[in-house]
Amino acid sequence: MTGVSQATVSLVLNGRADAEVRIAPETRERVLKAIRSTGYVADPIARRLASRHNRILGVFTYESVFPAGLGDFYHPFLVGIEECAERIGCDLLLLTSAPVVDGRRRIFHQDNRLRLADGCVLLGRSLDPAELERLLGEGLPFVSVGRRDDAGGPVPYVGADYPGATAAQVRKARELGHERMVYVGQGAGPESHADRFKGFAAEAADGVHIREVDLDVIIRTGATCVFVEEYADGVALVRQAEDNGLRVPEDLSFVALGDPTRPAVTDREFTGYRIPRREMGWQAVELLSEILEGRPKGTQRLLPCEPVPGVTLAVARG
Amino acid sequence: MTGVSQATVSLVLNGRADAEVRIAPETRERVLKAIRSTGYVADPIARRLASRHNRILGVFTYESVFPAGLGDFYHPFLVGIEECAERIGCDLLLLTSAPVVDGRRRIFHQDNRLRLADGCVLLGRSLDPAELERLLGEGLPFVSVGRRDDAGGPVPYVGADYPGATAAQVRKARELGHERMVYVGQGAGPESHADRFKGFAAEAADGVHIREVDLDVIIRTGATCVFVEEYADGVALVRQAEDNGLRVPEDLSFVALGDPTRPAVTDREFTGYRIPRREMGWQAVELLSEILEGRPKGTQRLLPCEPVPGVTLAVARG
DNA sequence: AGGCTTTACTAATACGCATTAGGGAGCGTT
DNA sequence: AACGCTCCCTAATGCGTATTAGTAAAGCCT
Repeated sequence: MTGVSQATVSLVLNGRADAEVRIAPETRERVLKAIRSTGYVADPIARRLASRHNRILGVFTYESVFPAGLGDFYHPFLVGIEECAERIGCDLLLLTSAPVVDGRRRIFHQDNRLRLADGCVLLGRSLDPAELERLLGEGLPFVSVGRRDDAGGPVPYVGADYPGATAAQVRKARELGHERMVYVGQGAGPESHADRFKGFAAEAADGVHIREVDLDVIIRTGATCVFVEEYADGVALVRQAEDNGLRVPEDLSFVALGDPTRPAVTDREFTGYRIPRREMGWQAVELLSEILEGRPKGTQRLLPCEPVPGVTLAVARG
Repeated sequence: MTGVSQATVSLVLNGRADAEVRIAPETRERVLKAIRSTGYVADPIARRLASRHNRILGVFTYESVFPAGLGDFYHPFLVGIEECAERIGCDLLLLTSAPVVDGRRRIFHQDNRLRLADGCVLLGRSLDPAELERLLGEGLPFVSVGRRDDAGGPVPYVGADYPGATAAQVRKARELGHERMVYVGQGAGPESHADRFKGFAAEAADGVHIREVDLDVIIRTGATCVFVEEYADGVALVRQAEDNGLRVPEDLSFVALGDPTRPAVTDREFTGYRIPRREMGWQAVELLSEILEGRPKGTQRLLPCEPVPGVTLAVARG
């Protein structure tokens, strides 16, 4: 149309006006006009093949992205991810095609399309260390939402400061006179669980750790304050306690360590803290973007959790 | 590693064993072993560049995909979309980078990446006819979630049968003795609004159409049953009515034509119908997939809405 | 006029795969 | 021995872009 070469169009299209390359303003205008009139858009595939990046960020979740049974626990993360992606002009590729093997999705499989994206964001309670290690090994840029242990090297992440937030709750309970405290939950396995327990153990040296969600066991410890790893477990325990004639929080206090990951029906707001999910999603994308541009300001970030006063923690009974 | 050519690897990788091409079983095994041991995966970008499809479906929404203010109206659509995509082994590309111009996102812009996907699903209350026309013109495979008017040609869609569902509600009201009925809402603009009104007008020939959400105007018509286009408007009107001493539904009945698109706080379930959002999302992807394979079974589908009995429609007052 | 520099562009190539025409090797047949 | 045929496999090419070496043209200087 304009009598110039494909190379020239490419140069104009990408606004290359470096010292190395120059295009006469008149030519540039002519090409731009043709581009505008035809609505020509460079093929993103070919562009990526040639230049190694395409402003697409992969989003890999170990569960469904749009969860049904998870009570939308992941939703706020995705809101943050989308907002930041939109802000920096990136599209999101949801890796929904990853097949489920042994009850969990696999990043690496026969036909994975991870490499289609410039980098990717990983979401899920627990990420397979072997897959993380391979990601690191292949040098594929990625950021985990949620802290992860090293996997043959430091894993870039944006996590929540569970230890700090949990410890703060323990301190608060102690200030209210609680002396005997119980941690109910795994306290291990996924980093988010381990971190909660770490915070608890650090602040409540004599605290008790119970793995089963069992009111009798809890009561037998003589504890006056219960820290539940899972919100939903707290809801169940409170119901049990009240069925047994205990008043909450007068007789027994409860602290929920984070937001519900399973749907939990209750009209009572638990004392505890809120995970900055949206912010985590946002910053994960931001960090990924920095990594892609080669100058990340620290590849591991912990964000503070916002305390929730709630109504399930009171002065310890005399 | 195996001493064979790149072409052979490609053939083995893609399981090409047609009559045209043959690979000795022994060679095939050798290559497969190398593939397995290295975890080699074909570059999806190059693959797409060469073969013209990559099992990626674009998802374009005129609003944010993960909505904040929309009360999650779109969420169920996305659940369906994701489920079907996962089922057929496709990844989803969320076109979040589309810039907002004049208050709405634009499909076509400087750097759009639509063509990266094999096809795409369009979501939003109203799609720009000009953009639809261009999509049709460029022959880019797509499916709209929600019925759309022709735009220089028939638009492939999976929509909700608003006319049928609305007409059914009108009939139900008439059976309960209602004679004077009012439709509150635009009744025009987006197809979903026009279709609701179409169903209303078809069944209630003498029905009144009011555009403002104004209780006084409604009462002045002498109507005993109000059909609200927007759930949230219904909620507001019911509150007003009760503040004015009217009982709902004894004195005034309400029917909500579909689910809330704006957040609406009420403990009362409105009589009306439910939009099969998840199913629409699912079938949109299914239809898109059929189109891509070249044998769609009809490119325009209307799905029935499920009636909701609710508590806001009663026998007309004597 | 000849040589040097700057300007403005193009030819050629790489990116990693899928595709296909075609070729070499081995074997049977005449 | 010459020919034909079947099997396997490879060389070559194209996909649409970004990049870079290189070149023609024009201008400048001596």
